[in-house]
Amino acid sequence: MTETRPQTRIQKKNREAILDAALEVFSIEGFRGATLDQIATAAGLSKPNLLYYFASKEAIYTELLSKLLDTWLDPLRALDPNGDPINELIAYMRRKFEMSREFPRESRLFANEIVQGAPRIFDEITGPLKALVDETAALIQTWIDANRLAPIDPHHLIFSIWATTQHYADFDVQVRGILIPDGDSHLDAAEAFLVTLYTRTLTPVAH
Amino acid sequence: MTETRPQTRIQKKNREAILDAALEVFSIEGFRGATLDQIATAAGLSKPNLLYYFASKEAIYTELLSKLLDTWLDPLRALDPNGDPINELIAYMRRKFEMSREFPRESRLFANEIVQGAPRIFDEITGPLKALVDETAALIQTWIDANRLAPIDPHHLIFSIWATTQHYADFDVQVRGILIPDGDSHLDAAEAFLVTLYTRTLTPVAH
DNA sequence: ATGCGAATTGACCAAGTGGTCAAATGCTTT
DNA sequence: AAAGCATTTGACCACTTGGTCAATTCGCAT
Repeated sequence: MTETRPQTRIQKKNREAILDAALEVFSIEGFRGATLDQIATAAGLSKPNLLYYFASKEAIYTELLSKLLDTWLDPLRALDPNGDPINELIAYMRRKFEMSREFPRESRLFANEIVQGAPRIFDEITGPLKALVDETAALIQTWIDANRLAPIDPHHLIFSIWATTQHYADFDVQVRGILIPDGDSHLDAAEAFLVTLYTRTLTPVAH
Repeated sequence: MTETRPQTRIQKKNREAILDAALEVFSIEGFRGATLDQIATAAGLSKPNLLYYFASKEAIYTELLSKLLDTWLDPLRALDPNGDPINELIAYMRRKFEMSREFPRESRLFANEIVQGAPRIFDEITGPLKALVDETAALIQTWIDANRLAPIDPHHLIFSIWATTQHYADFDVQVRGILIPDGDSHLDAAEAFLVTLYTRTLTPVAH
């Protein structure tokens, strides 16, 4: 199904440059707001040359999205059913936070897509994403039933981890506009806050 | 500075219809993605007629944004310094959640604007919004200092309340794609989850 | 009913957009 | 060095888009 032809060195380099430039532009402008000229310029190519490597604007976008979704789910897959529940969930939150920190453009690309109704990724949400989330929620529920976590709704717990961590990528401008931080120092405080938030929420009380 | 001419009945009706239609379209498509034709059609007017009431696409958008920001900050302003700290913060969270529930289009409009770098609202963020947030954070800190709240970073607490509540409006498609809820029933569960989350986080422990 | 400003619109325009294509240039292999 | 494929691009096209404008229609006060 994929390219049978082996990619040349130039092809590899240019396709990578295009995808990186497209990520930059799409993550800020959204699909409709981005233009091929912007992407081509950012990639250091002419527009027809860009279209020599990708069939259409849509093709670039969907390739970006599908490549990203997989990476995005990795932290969830890394949950260890045999680990300590609180450690595992805090570690998951940390990994998500780390991704928002390392890959804010990717986070914003998804945010744009979802806010605008997920027209090109809805099937992935109701399919693999839902399956993985449901599975993880079930695991969390077993931990709760075993009194190893304070009782809480597992699905909404997962949503809240997404919301709080991605906030620092997606709403970066707002956060910086309010905190006026020096560099990225505020992100360390944010992570400490989130560790406290979830530790207090998840730690069961003896009774 | 505002219109000196008294608005006619027709003007009032049409301006309202336009702003409502524009909210619908902008909140889904973002500024660049929305077209005047879409807005005009949604408002039941022709494009030239729409431009008879507003000078430009930009004018519609900025009027929407500035009107909305004020409403958006009301819940924060309603915090009572003399109330019970935990009750006040939970009540604030509930009001924010209520707004996400009642006005998801408004929430998504802001989300679009912020994710895309807040090009047309940045001054409002570093100005009035920052001032109000800083003031509220200081109030929360006094509550913490008085041992009436468990110690926590006030700014990041506010951010987390924004993130978790707005998530249900901004990422509605994703939430529904995973939960496949019957109507809006899941939002009651979400609110209960959030009450638990913040009660556990904010309740001070005796020691 | 009629006059007059308010409201509406069809036709139009310039700029921007995604995409095409034939021709030119570059790179490798023999 | 020459063939042959990969790469690049200037010119172009059809369509969309924000916005204009003159002409028309509407609604209301007299």
